[in-house]
Amino acid sequence: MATERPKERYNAPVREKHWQQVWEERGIFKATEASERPKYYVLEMFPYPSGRIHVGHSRNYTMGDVYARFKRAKGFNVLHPMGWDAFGMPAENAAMERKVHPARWTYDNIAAMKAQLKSMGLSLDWSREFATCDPAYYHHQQKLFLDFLAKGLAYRGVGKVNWDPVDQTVLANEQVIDGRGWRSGAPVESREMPVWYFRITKYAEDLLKAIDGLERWPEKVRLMQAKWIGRSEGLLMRYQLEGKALPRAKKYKELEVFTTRADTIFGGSFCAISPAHPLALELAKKNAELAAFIEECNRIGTSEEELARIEKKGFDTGLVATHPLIPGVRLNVYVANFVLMGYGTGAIFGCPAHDQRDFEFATKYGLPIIPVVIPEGSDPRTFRLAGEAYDGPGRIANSGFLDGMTVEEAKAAVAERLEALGKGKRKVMYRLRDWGISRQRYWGCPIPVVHCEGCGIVPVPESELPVRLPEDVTFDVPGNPLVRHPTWKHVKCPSCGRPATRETDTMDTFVDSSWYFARFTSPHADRPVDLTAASYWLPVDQYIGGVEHAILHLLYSRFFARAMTATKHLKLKEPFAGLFTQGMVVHETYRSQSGQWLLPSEVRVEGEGEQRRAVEVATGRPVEIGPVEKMSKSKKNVVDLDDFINEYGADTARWFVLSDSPPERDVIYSDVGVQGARRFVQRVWRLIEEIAERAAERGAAKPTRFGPEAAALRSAAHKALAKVTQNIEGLRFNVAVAQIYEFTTTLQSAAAKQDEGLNWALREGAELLVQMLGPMMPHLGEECWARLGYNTLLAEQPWPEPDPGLLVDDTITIAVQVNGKRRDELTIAKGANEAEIEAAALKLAPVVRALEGRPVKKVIVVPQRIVNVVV
RNA sequence: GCCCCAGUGGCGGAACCGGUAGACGCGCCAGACUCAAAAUCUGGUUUCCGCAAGGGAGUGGGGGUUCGAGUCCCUCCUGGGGCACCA
Repeated sequence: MATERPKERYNAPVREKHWQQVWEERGIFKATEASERPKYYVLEMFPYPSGRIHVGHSRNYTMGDVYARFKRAKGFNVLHPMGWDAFGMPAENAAMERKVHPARWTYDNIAAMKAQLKSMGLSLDWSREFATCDPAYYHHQQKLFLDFLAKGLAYRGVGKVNWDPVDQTVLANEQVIDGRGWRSGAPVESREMPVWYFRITKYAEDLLKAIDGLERWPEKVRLMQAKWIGRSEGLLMRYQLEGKALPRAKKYKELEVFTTRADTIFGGSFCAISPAHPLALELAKKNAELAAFIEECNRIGTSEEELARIEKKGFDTGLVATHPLIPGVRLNVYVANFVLMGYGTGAIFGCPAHDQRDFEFATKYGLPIIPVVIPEGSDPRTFRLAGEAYDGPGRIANSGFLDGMTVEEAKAAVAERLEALGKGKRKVMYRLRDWGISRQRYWGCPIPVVHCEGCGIVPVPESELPVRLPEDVTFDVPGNPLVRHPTWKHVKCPSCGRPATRETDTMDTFVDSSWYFARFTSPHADRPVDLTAASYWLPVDQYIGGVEHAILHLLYSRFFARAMTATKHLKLKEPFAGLFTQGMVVHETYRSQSGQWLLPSEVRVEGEGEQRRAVEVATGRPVEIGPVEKMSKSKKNVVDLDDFINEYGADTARWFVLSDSPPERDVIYSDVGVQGARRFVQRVWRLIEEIAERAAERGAAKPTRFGPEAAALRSAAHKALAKVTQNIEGLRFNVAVAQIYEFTTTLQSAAAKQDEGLNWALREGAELLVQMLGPMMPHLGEECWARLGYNTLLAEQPWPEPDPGLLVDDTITIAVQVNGKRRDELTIAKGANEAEIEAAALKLAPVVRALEGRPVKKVIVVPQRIVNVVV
């Protein structure tokens, strides 16, 4: 049955392959430093090769690609690379589950995903591709590690670490979420063990201060980082300790506490130390009761609910602390469950009147509660706390020499006095901890050191780098295969030559991603980065990725920029000048009766609203429709990119993920939305064909005069161009899409008129339309560009400039209000003065009607904007 | 608990610096083409009163500033995100 088609439909899947091949053959996306143009580095957070790309992933790359293509057309020398964040747990999990080597699994995935990315038509420089699991990459990472080690930026320390019992590895603080491992979700245990750290706290102040300069970062991310670094100014002060139980050692003679509220020092009524405080541990050796108390504290988990619920509890050590400023005042010293060892000194003085935790503690143990900060307007003699601590501003009272001061004045006065006495010191504290990078896993970058009984920790000589991962490993038992490998870890000490062992910890995969952006600038260099290339390309001008990396990856990369600068690999402060955090593609989830997640393609949805039902295609059984969530492999609510592209083409996918939702917000995947995008692709193609046929001659002489319709069309085209340009520049892709739609409709209605006089303007409009949508739908763009008679590539065309003369109209339409309510509009010459506008406005019939004969009090005329008649 | 962000038609969302709210898309309704369907095209679509002309209401609720508020201020509600015994 032959169906007559009115016109050849645009066959996207076929044509797209063609254009991808042309781009590749001509190598137009290769970037070099040898260019007269200003550089521009566009980067999307590189993917973990987990298997296949779904439509959810594609949004990030599409946005980056639109921007890269746009900037290229705008005359920049654009670097737009791609690579693979290839080390990590899933590869080992696959090895355990499927008996496939992590390297094999990883490289297979990379091959598949690379093909998928290519089918999206991304303008990537593939010559710079690398995978972080390649020795050619981690070789240089080991070199960086050694340089950091030499500089004291890396060190090995014994510390309490977060141990993930499921993944059998240490986690960084940043990777513990609500007391659970960020990957496994298992409750994290606290363990004491030697691990490797990067000294990120060295840059705490700088990392915080420099946030101010990150003007093209989302405010939200800057705030999150600042909070994470968590700076607080306070005072370290020392109390003398006394008591029968006091251990003999000199270090226990004094108790050092940290406070940010030195102004409340006279309100102190007890001291408390953490159950993990060295003094507490020492005392516990001779005090079984205390030991039991400490053990009880340790048993309490770290999950948020537990923390919120637990009661403030203390154990009186029998020791007393003498007040450094007030002779005769002696404070009992408790071990208290709410004092954290990880912050400050692990010891506090408690001021119940002005700290809620101390208040609860004092109430429970009957300790004095002495208000020393009195809110402005209250009388110190009669002021009573309202059943809770007061932490607001006020004047100091009951505090000797501090009386009458403000909180800030008192803080300064106490600090000064204690510093003069040598019993205190102003101190800035940070919440930020050093970054623990040791992972007890196989599939990561080996830490290039050797442990020697005689020499201690010995760096592997550079000439012996890279320290390669052994390939013959098994995953049949839990734990780190490197530890049980028969030969790999046994080496000679590089220093003394005697038998020694290799470090079997590997680096956190966040190390790999902390400098890949720099490696892209010189991916084949024989050192971590070529300083000339890096200095040319860095910083990344526009970085695009998910907001879930707001802290971890982005903070670590900022640290690396500093550490690599300190070790002379870079000259850079901030790695990412502009950051954009894009929203996800979300899709509803489906679950079969047996509780299995189902792919959208396995489900048929019928009906609408309340009647909406889903059934499993294969069995016809009903399916439960679950909440709309981020597309993820685990819940199977994904649409495979290959399937999508084979059906609709890459441009439809690209257009869809850019449409409707603002880029920073999530977009809901829907078949109807996709249909809309698909329809638009065809509509543009039909329109361009029609115009191309009609105004066949390209480069026909521009008429000296245009009729009113042609002039209006040209004005609309140039206005659309100006707006689309601005909105792409500002990453407001959804708005740019809307404006392209709008102009397409305008162009289409003009084309419908059989008016020869429009031909030149139609052709101009068609060309501009094609250029405007080129960054978003590059294949369709090329196809149309060719159809319009060009044998050049659209991807190599400069971005068109709107004609400024066509952006302003001779007449303008402004609203006319009466008492702020719109009554009519007025079209008037652009140059009309206020008096003319006022006069014209007052003559309008709806205005006269609304005035109801009342006298006009005032007329506000904002030229080119509005007229408001006030009665 | 604290700190951010958001709340606009049936839906996704637009609206520069306070100046015609609802661009654009989806959906829906009507029409054209068709034997019919699909595709495509045209028109309509915040809501209420009205045949219409026209008018009233309207950007989560309440209050305020202003000639004028989706936009600024106060307050409350709802949703999302971040942090959380940080001394």
